[in-house]
Amino acid sequence: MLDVVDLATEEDGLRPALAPVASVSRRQAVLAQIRRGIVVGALRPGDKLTELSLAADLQVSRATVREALGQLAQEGLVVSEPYRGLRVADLDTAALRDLASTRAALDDLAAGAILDDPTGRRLDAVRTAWAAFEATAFDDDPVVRHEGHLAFHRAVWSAAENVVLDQLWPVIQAHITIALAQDQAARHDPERSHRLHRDLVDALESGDEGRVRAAFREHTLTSVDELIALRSAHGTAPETEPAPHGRTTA
Amino acid sequence: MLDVVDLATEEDGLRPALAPVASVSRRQAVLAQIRRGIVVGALRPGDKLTELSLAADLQVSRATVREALGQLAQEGLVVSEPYRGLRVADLDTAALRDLASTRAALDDLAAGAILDDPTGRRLDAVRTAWAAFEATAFDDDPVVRHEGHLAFHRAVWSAAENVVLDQLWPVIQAHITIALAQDQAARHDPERSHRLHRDLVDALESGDEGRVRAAFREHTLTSVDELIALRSAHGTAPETEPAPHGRTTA
DNA sequence: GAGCAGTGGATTGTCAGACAATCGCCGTGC
DNA sequence: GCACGGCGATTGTCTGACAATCCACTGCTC
Repeated sequence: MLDVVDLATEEDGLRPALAPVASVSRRQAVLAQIRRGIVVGALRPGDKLTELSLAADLQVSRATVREALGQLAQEGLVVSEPYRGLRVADLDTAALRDLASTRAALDDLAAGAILDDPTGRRLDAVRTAWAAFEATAFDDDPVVRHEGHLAFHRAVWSAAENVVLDQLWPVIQAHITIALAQDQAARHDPERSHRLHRDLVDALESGDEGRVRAAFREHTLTSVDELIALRSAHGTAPETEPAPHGRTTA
Repeated sequence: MLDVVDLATEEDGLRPALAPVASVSRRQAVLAQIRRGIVVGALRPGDKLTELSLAADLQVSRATVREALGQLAQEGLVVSEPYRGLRVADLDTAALRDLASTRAALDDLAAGAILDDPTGRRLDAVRTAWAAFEATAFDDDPVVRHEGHLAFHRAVWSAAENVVLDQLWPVIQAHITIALAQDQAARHDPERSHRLHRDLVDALESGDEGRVRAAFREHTLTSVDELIALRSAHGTAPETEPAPHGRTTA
């Protein structure tokens, strides 16, 4: 199911000055592996994940796997049906639209905060993020591109210096991951992705609030519209919510 | 530290027709106890939570406590400093403002979705939630009032029928809980709370989008402003972020 | 007296193995 | 044909143990 390679990969968004060394904890390595499996398509929406087999595949104890799965369930990357098992989450068309509108609202908030900053520090953070994005945008590894993409959007939220926004990010990230993974094979156009995101940065640089708002809104909404179109053409569109999104949470 | 009473309390937002029976899982009971401890002030921001002592107090195994704490950390109700321990989260003034602006953005989104519904089903859900709120608004137990309050706002988001919004709620709920718990003793004015929330429902009933937007925005922003004023007068305002909000997450 | 390595206690991180609880399924008997 | 009870699979929880890490303290050196 999952390859047991490099269980020590790092997925930190930062760029340490000297040594990335290794993953701090085993749990994070498990998280990275499962996420990677979803991104590369080894784990498809609806696939069942059992603690025991994952523990065997990844060579860690069941407790560790269990903690990782709990975290992923809370993010929404997997859904847990109590006593029945966990499955990789799926998003129907309505959920994709929900994701888009929610992202739009929060991107607006973040962009507004970035423009509101008189010191320019927040805009600087965006510039740094953009540089990082450019470094990965044309990488051969789709996982690297995906993580670079997510890191950019996360950095934009982080640049807003809104602690609540930071805390909401993992949930949004999980949903973006699922949405993109489904059609990951179909649409990998690095040039286009690069241009789309540069538009965002350019808009922020211009300082024109209307333009920024429009740019983010279009970025999010059009990409989701394309995803919906793609999958309905592709014929693999779940029309209704496949699982009622049962949460372990409460 | 925590009383070991009624470990089987239920915190479900619904009103089952016949039998609430008992908490489904031990973990949820632990979650409820810790949350309750924070709401009633037995656990104050900055208090250290150790797995071992919690396990002893609550008479469950360390593994169960650990899972609950992990979930609370992801919600942001407690912050985890790796290998050092967990503490009840604290919010400085800036974080309170962040919470307000983020809530405002998402409340806007939810309200818009509710108004957009031609069938009236979503508005009906709000009416139901309002009825439930009224049933708890004047309860003697501050925990019941708190949970009723949260349940109402959650129900408004839920009424929007946006699955992403639903998934974001736990994080927001945790932050609201911390914000309110700090001054829970100072401001319990059920009449006022009842009036403030009825204004929201009335605005939604009117169907006037501008009015709804204004009502929600004012509801959130003014209550946070009051909290900030209260605590700065109270003299217990953490001016800067006390802990850098370290996440276990990734 | 100040700086610094060494040491130990406290706490989390991870492991292994076990048992109970719950679910879906399937065969049995009527 | 269908209620019913057992059965396998999987999660939920427990126990006890050990490793890893951080912090504070100690004692040594200069």
